[in-house]
Amino acid sequence: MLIRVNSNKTAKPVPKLSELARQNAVWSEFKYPRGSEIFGEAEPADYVYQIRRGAVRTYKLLSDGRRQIGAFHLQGDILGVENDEVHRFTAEAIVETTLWTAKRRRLFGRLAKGDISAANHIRDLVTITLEHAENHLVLLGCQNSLEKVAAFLLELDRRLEQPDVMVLPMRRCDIADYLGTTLETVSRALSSLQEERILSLVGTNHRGIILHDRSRLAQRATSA
Amino acid sequence: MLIRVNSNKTAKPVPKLSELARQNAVWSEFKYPRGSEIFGEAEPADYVYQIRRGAVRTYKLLSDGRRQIGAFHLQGDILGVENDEVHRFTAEAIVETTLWTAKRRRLFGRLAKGDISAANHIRDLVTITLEHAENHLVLLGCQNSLEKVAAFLLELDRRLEQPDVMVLPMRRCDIADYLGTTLETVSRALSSLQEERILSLVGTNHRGIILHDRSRLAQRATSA
DNA sequence: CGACTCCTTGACAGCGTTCAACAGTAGTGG
DNA sequence: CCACTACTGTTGAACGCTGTCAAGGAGTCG
Repeated sequence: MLIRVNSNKTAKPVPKLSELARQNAVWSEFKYPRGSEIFGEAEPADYVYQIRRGAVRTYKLLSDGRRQIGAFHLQGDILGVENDEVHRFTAEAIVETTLWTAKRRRLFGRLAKGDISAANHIRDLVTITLEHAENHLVLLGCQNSLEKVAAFLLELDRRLEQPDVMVLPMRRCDIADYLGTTLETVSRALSSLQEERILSLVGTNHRGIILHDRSRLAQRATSA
Repeated sequence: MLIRVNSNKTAKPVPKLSELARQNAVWSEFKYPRGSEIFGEAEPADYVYQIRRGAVRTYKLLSDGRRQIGAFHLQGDILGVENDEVHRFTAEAIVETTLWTAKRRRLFGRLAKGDISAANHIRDLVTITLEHAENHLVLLGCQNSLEKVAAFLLELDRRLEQPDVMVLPMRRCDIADYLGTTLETVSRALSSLQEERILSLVGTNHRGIILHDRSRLAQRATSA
């Protein structure tokens, strides 16, 4: 039995625009095909981006191909707000993605002019990124594979806010590189959680996930 | 053969005071004994600290005792600069540590008054913390145990700037919780590197480390 | 001297990786 | 319409890295 899942057609309109987006009306829209690079690590950070539709992964690569995904960015998220002049991650569209872009200088120019509220707002954005990275450290350093997958699902459940079926935009491989494990281990953990009736995998490539018991899933996410 | 290592007596005077420290003359000095808590996770962030002497670990704890050390803070480092009202980590003195403290409100009050340079400086501090955390993610998610230990040694070598003997203030257990592994694995990796003549372990508890070949150590730190 | 802390080392088990085979789906072109 | 290919995910089996448990050594301190 397969339940057909439409990818994102029923998603709600782009959530609350951030302060940053509101303050600057001059955003241009661009469309990135699946797998295309939005910006590269160590490239000049000339633009700031907001996701209108789609999903983005940001990652660092080691010379031998190992990859650590630092974050997934979903509809409404801002990315590319670097304090430095260059990006510290590579950003790629996971699925076909529509972005709004704005000149970074236009934002940071306001700082030079002494716009304190813009400065505070950018600091807040950096802080949110930092908090996420700090929690990610605990995940990578302290959790076993089942806990990692459970925590990942809870994070995405919270962020996607789709009550019925959560549709993952990313592949197992992306999840694995986010969690510091392998795609096989992710697949096994998901099968195991399905075995326990905590969730159901549905749709093409099992990208759809129905959470039956969030509280039991939360138990799996810490101190298994 | 044992070489006696004096712990920190020959350390250079506290390095370049940060902008933050210079701007605010009203710092009070406090001494924390080994193992004592400086501030706790989720406690109000009322003070900002600079390390005059000693070393500090900042970490998060899981309910079952698992610990992830986010960073080690050495002489001259600033810590406790939170954007939020509370600390997101617990901070403990690794050895007897002397700190200078300043009221956080005194710093952040300047932001409220529109002090753009103070705002920028705090944003820079947060950004540095973020960069460290991002590199830490790669370490935890992509590296094997030998690479982790090698990378850790290189980081401390760079920060301690003691050309001859690097004296670790922390225990093997602390290193393990920083690297997401166990103290036994850390010990084995160090022994292995000593076996390869890349370094020598010296002094009480083998806290002293002489790096014989930094370039070979650097090779071990990536793509082993 | 004895208790304690910290580190090292060995033996062993287990979790997770690696390698491989297979299944389901989408896309393409004859 | 169907064959063929490409892509993604699942599952099994074997291996190996690392965690766990245990013992012992070295140094410190009262």
